[in-house]
Amino acid sequence: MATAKQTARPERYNPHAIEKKWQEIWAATDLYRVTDDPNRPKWYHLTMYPYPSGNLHIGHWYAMAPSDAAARYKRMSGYNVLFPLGFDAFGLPAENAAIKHGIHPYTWTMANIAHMREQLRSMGTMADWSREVVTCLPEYYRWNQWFFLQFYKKGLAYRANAPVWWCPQCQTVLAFEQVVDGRCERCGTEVYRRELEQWFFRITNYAEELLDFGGIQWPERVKAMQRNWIGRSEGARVAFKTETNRSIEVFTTRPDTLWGATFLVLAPEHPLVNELTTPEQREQVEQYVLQARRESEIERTAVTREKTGVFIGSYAINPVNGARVPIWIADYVLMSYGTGAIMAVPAHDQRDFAFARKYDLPIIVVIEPEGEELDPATMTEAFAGDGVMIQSGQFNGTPTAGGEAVRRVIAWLDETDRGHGEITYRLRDWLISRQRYWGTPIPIVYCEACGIVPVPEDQLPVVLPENAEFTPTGQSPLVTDPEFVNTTCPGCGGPAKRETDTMDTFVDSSWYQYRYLSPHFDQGPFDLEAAARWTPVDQYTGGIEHATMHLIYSRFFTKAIRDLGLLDFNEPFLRLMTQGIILGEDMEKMSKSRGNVVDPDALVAQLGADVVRLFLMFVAPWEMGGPWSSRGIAGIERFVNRVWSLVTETAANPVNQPEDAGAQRLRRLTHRTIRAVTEDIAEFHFNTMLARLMEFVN
RNA sequence: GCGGAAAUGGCGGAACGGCAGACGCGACGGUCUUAAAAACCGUUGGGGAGACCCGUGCGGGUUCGAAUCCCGCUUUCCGCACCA
Repeated sequence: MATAKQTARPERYNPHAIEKKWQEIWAATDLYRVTDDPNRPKWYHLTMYPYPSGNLHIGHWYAMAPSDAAARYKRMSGYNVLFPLGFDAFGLPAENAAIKHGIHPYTWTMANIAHMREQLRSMGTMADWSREVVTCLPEYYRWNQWFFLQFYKKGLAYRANAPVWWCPQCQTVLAFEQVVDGRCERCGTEVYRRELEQWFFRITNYAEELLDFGGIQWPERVKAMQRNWIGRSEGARVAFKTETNRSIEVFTTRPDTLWGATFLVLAPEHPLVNELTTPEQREQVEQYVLQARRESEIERTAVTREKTGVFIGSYAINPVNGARVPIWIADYVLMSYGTGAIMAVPAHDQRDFAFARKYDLPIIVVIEPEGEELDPATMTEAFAGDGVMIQSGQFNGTPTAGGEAVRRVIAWLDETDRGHGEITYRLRDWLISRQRYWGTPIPIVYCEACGIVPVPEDQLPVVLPENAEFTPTGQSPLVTDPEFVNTTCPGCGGPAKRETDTMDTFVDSSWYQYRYLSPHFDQGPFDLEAAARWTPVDQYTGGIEHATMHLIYSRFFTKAIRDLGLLDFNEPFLRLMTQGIILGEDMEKMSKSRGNVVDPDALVAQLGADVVRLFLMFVAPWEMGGPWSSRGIAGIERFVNRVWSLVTETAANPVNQPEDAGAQRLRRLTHRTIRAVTEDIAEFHFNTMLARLMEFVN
């Protein structure tokens, strides 16, 4: 604080007066209103919009303040920069708050948004609030419904009875991506499979295209995670006929080992299991199936677990050599991958080898390594390396290196109609149905006469009714509102019932970047002209935790919207930067229970937003994240004070001297600093950028 | 197991083929003060009185020169995983 003695000197840095003054001026002059300007190049910097939980935490600041700084830099170097903010306003926490406190989700959400908007203002962002998007408003979610209808028309949205992941705590189904280690991504409860009729988006249609990252600059690790997630496997589909003339399809990546297939293994849930089980094996098989069903997915998929299985009594014929092979079931074969059945080649696959040894099944070597002879009787592990095909009819002698054998065998399978080349993906279709209240109603009507009827576009939005029972019952809360449920069929006018499931909130965030361009546009999801001017997004910033959900769904949506003819590019986000996580001072993840949470509001009240922002840029390499340091922020405070006194004192006592050697050195350093800072900020190396500036001030 | 990232002072981290440790924190010494805090100035990888010597997870290699490039390990973090 300034004392009486110091009044002759320039005033000390007072962040509160300065920030208040300028934030008021920015608001009054509408400084950050973005308009089209053909004279300047455009730059669309999008930062992931927050969920309105009620409070901005330090992680929000860490994500947004440096993003804001990067966007500002672009603006100050001549670009017409769009940096919008909004709120991801649908979702489970609002429903939980409603149940807990008796507040309507809408009231709770909108109050949180009002508070967080003010917190974001206190951060001093250059956000253009006139473009704010709030996804729980009908003017927004109407277009989720519109997209759903377009996808439905194109066969990209479909309803299917499928085994789905069910969270007993949240009383809802989850998307494949939302199950982490067999547990609900949100509440951590163990989930299980259940058969339900649900809505899906056919994201697998785009699996191949989603593997192509051409033309976008994304971090290697995000691309790797997505590749991994999509999980492409090249191989062949081959049909094994049973002795009762049923066909069991298997997928294999090693068709060149077909001659070594000595048994088949089906998933316990495989539809043919019941029919193919012989009377003498029935009791054992049924017991095993029951046991597998009781076990959680975690137990079933544990790597260390010993393989178990049961012979079901039937045999199939190996289509390449006519060999009679027994059919088994085992819980390590998953119904959800491939065809739910495998051919087992114990000589050349370690899992099959272990299984064969345990149950004393035959092992036939069909790939011989160079200069070595494998003896099935004495082998201790499967041979998975390259070699030459043997005991494989006309393919004997074919080398396996470079995929040669695989290609030739696939060609032959195709010719002789025994099978065909196939590519399998780990990626599943996106399950979008949720048995929840606080989401976008799915615009479908069920009519006894006409069946599934999409709501006509001119009847959108299907508005979420205000009165519904939120308490989870396992059914959608919307079921409890007869006024909503009972309707008339748009086709025949007869009585009909509305779909009561709502959409996954990831639908909202899959296209919000387009809505910012014309947030109140009512002729379509977005103004095509505005989209043509601003999109795709030049720079996207956000958390790495969205690598396999939001960032895949968004890419899918953009490709699907392109195929509707609304966009003419393939990728929504050209350049992606992901920030790390700010940990507590104890190097642990911040959590209330650990008591290591840093409250940004308190810091801003004490030090001002600029000091907090600068420190978050300095504390760690932005992409890495790191531990918070309550001591370290004092260094930034000193730095800002030094800059302030340097500038104000120089202004108070200007010196006009001819350029001496010192001034020349300073000039040189100034230019070196400008150059270094320019390079650093372009790469989001904010910590070294600040180090440069400190050096310069020193 | 597969894929990705990483390992550098007391701490967070710079440098990414050319003086290792920028910048910040902390620590120590000093100026100011009756005193303290703040602020400011200086010192701060280890060893040695010193010229010097040793130092970037471990082991090799390439190079006039390696924290940086190559090969082989170890450990940590992240994602995926009985994926057929």
